[in-house]
Amino acid sequence: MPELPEVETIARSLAPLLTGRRVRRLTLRATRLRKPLDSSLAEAVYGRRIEEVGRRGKYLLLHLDDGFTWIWHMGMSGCLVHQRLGETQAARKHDHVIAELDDGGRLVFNDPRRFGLSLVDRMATCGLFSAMGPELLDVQAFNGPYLASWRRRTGRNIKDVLMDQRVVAGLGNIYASEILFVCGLRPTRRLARMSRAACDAVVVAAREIISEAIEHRGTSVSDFLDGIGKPGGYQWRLRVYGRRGQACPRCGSAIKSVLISQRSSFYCPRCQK
DNA sequence: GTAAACCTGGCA
DNA sequence: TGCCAGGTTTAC
Repeated sequence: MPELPEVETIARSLAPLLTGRRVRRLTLRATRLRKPLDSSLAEAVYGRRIEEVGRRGKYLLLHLDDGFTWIWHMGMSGCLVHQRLGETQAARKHDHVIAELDDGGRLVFNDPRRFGLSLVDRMATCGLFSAMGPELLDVQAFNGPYLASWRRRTGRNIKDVLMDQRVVAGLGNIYASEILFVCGLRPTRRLARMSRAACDAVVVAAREIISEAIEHRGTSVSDFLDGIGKPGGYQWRLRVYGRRGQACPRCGSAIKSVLISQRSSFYCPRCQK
């Protein structure tokens, strides 16, 4: 579920509901997500006011009034949903973290696979972000020359490189496939063998696809929901992801898939060179 | 580099 | 029953 457009969608839907709210109580119903959850989390957020809702790469950020940030990662299957006073419901299976707010609303983290993450840290010193690459939509930082500069440093294929959070933050398996379709490059293509113009084309396609996906509020393949429990709409616009054997939207050839770094990558054998 | 690990659920 | 799934880390 949660690549950049999905996390951005969650952040935008939660911002008006969480900004200015204080955390009144925290309930942990699982002992560990990707890392152990302990009572220090409750101590860190108790009584704190949420000043701002943000995002960095695939991480959702709740900036608190003491300079710390409540950092969330959705893993593969996590959803962070706000329930208003009156629509609160009994805890469901896989509701792992429940925060009660000062207006009677609740913030509930549900994650069947428990690959998610919830912790409090300072952004400036948090190791999760120290090696993270630029934001994909930051034109000053993520551009053709920047991507081309990685050609010296890696002989990897372009699909791997795009999904490397140290190169650019926010891309995962769905959008990497979509971007490479739009710019006509095979996912197996080595970055080192790409021209400067090809690097430019990848960046342009990335901005286009990600902007479009944010406009459509992300992709719900099976279970993605935004901060108010509403699915995204971009799954209807996917060009190649998950469409093995179906017709390429451009030329009609059958979409193929290939395993790259243990992940399925989808491409059109005719349109992508 | 590549595989396996962490987890559950859905589908063939 | 086995395989696959939006991610990341850790171990050969």
